[in-house]
Amino acid sequence: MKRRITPRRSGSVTAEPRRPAAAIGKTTRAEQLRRQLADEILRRGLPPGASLDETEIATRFNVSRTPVREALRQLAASGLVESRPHRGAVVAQPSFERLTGMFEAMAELEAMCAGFAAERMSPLERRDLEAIHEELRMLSHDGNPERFHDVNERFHNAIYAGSHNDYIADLALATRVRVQPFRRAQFRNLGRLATSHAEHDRVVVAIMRGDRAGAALAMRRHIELVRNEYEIYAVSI
Amino acid sequence: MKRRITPRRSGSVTAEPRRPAAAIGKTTRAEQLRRQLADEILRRGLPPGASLDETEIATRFNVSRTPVREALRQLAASGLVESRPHRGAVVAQPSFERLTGMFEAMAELEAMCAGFAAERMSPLERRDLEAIHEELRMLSHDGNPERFHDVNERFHNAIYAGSHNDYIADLALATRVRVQPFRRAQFRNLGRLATSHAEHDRVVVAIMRGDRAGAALAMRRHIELVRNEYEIYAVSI
DNA sequence: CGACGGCGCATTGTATGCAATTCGCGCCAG
DNA sequence: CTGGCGCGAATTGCATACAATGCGCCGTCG
Repeated sequence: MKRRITPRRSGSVTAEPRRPAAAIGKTTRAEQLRRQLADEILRRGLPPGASLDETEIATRFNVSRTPVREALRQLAASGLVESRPHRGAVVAQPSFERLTGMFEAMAELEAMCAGFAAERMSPLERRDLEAIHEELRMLSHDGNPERFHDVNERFHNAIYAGSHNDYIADLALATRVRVQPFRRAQFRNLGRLATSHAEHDRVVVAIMRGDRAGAALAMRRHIELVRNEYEIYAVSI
Repeated sequence: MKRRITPRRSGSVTAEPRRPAAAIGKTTRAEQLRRQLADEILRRGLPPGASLDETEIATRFNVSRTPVREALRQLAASGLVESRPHRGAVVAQPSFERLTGMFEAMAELEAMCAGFAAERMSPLERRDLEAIHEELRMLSHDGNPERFHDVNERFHNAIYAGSHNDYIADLALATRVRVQPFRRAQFRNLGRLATSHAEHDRVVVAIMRGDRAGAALAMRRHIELVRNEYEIYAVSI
């Protein structure tokens, strides 16, 4: 298979000086590829099980196989991709049991963060959390699922940060990312938006009270409800 | 710097046919390197902060830079190594705050595993756990720190497995590995061995009773005591 | 005497060619 | 007709050459 269209190396007096826009990627090609591929996986442009041919990807992005390989290896290490020696890489497709385990882990990790946040959040952080929560309340009325989803992520991220434990926050975020391809778009209907907000409310109230156990419990229940939604989805595949 | 001593590629009628012993590594070179480097880091042959020069490592292991780079990237993804673009890689040297966070996370993750194990372990798994526990009891009397350390790892691994949640088990194990370079050899004195066994005993009793909260609590306390030992060590650096 | 800028060196990032392994496919034997 | 075996094509793994970036050193200027 031909490797590329424009020979970019020597000469190359094309309109494309060397890199299309030097400002686009301020890091290495491998890093850009990693982000791009991760993004496509999370947006389900690359569904679970899709094969990731090194040469094909290299051609598609107009780079050599080397940075593609690095990107794939890093994605494999982060769990979004599964790779077996000499047999190529595919978008990760965990078994049902493992996916269930990941949701359970997410529930526990988020509960852990919420519990720590209840004890450790600064007054400023608490105000910020309440602000995000209020924003979600309004969005749940307006019924803008797209924006709700974004602000919902900010809500959970604020709680991760409030745990004042970056390592646990990293674990929680990584787990959230890994299950992302398997969560269906949940915020289609206003009902789910309102329900989600009500669940959040219990979490926020507990955090504001400094009630560690209550915050953890409320968050665990919230995530477990999310998981239930997922199971319906999984069955309907 | 010269890349290698024997040009291995063409000709190479040396005593070393191609790979020293084909049976040694049944996987790729990058994977072998990853294991070898991880092992050296965990055994503190490569202490935190040590720089990992690609060319130097390639020369040392008599391979090209390509698999070295892959190994380093994977180690970076697993957290044992920190790497910045164009600036090389070093053995990870987390800040004191982050290390504290990692210990806290380990306590919570192990407690989580112990709690699930109390509810989910099969009768066979329980018997195996008790057997390991008994082995540790004898070793704590004999006072063989080396073997005690190995069996201690088997003890904790048995509890990870007993959680019946591979994902959480992976997180717990990964965290344990990442703090490994910062734990001092704790089992020098018999006192610590006996204390550790006593703490384990509470965990085992709770698990046998199916007491989830009790098992989690006992394990959390056990790990926190380990952490205290660490803090003394950290200060004494 | 100190600070700033340019230049050379060392090191990492990328491209490309070759080697090795895997898997499909056809062929032959039972 | 079926099952096993060997061969070839395709794909990944590794080596090497080249490019680009960051860093330190030195000289010059304020």
